[in-house]
Amino acid sequence: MKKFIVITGPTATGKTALSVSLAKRLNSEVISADSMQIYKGMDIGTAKVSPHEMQGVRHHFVDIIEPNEDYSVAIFQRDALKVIDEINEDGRVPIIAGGSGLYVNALVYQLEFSKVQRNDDIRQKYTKMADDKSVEYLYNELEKIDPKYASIIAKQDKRRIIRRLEIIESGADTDYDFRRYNEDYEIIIIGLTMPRDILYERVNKRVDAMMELGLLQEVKSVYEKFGMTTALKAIGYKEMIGYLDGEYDLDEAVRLVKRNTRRFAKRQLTWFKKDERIKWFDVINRQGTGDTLSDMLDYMKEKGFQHAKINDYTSGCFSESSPQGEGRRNNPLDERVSD
RNA sequence: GCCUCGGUAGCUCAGUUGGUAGAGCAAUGGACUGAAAAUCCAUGUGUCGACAGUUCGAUUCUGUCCUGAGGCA
Repeated sequence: MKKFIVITGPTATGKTALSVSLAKRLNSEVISADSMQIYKGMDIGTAKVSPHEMQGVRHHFVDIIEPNEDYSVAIFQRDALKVIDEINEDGRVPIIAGGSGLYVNALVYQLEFSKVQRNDDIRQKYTKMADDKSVEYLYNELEKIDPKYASIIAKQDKRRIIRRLEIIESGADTDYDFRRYNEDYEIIIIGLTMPRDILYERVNKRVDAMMELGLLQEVKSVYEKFGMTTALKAIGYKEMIGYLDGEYDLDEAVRLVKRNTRRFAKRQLTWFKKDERIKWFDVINRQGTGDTLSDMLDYMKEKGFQHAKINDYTSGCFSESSPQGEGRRNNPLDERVSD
């Protein structure tokens, strides 16, 4: 049966490092499920996996488009499933790594996106209508033609109201599919987490580190090259742009980046919390004596994932024949903080 | 040692002529089907420094103590 492994969780919990270690062990590849790391030139602010961090492991869906190009979760879903299948055909198990809830869910759930592509003319029309009149006005319009859908979204949810009107205007089928698990694949989902206060502290420190690495300069050059784009609404970018536009000083911009990243991490937690398939690993308060990687390998074994392709190049590490608990080592990558 | 002003939510503070309290920021819970790091919805979380007194009732008045800042010796 086709299969894949997912490593997800909130930002700054070490998904990147862990996914690379696991990929090396399984002699496999990483499929990034991150809606922002797809953009070229947005490296610092997205905590993008660097070529050095990749350690020779092939990464898909990183640096695939320019910040002014359109992309969507539906495209990601289509393409990522294709890559998963290709790696599976090799007899290997791909590793999905990322914290974009909808992107991850597009793979682990049977999300059937409508066939209607984005249509900027329609979006602009309704956006203008919302600005001229009100979001509530748009909502009322939607309610008249699609009361069922209107009842399940909020009156102020501009994004979804416009999307729905877009679908309706395109004349597509508006049946709302029930969500169900993706059962075409055998899936293991690993969630990385840690106590909230430590997570927030890490987020704050990471933003400071990004500033030292030149986040402002990065934002500036992307902004100057492309102007305001969807990509630049990412956390770390929109706040710096506010500073560049003179809305507030740099300290305030940094404060906002930290706050918004914290809120984002909380939203990610909310997003993943309800999926009962996720096996959570607290990367700070380790339950067992082993490191996260060996515990994950144990868990995979428990779930019946074969380890035929494991690269056992690190002496003393996990192998098929060693009893549990033996041969564990401290993996320095566990301490790394990036996605 | 004396004097003055403070001690109320995680932080900065407001307030109650005595009926157990509210703003900003921060935070918390949730939604999510082709922009998703987006877009939304909901929520005050509190021994009012401690102890005693007056009172039907004290965070509020009185006393003592603890504690912070400043001033005078």
